[in-house]
Amino acid sequence: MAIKNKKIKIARIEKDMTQEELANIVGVTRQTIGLIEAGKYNPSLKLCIAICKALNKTLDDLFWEE
Amino acid sequence: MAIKNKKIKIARIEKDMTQEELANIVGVTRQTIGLIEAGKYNPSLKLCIAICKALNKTLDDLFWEE
DNA sequence: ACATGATGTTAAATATATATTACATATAAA
DNA sequence: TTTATATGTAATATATATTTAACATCATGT
Repeated sequence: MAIKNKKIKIARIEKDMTQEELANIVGVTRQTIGLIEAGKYNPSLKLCIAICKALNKTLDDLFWEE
Repeated sequence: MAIKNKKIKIARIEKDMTQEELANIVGVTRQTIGLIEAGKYNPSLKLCIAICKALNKTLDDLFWEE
């Protein structure tokens, strides 16, 4: 089972955003955000960057491990 | 026409690697690397991370555009 | 107890990343 | 000129990301 991405969830909650709100901003569905946070997805670079910009973070902030 | 990703090409050449060598290390084909460098691809996060590790760089180093 | 909002999760359909194969060009070496 | 290596590019096939729709749980509020 994949590793959860808590960083996105934390950054999202810091901004008082629901999964659905974030999804609307970046142009995907709620389920896609949910699955990314659950670590069950391998999102595209474009989507990663869109999430970063919506949350005022960088790729390293949200998607880099180690 | 999409923006070229010169950062990858530069980092690859710094390591004296051909597109094919990098492709073998990260487990994709030469064409995939070529198209990413040409800016005509939207690679997966997993592939981006593999490329970063092969070139001793981070996601922000290679894939973040202000 | 009932309603509502946020989230987890799953099945099937669609869009797109990636592989495969092939052919082209450019460059450097023999 | 020929040979070999590195790269650009395109067509079709396959794998997988993402959508859509549906139903579930878990809070919190009324």
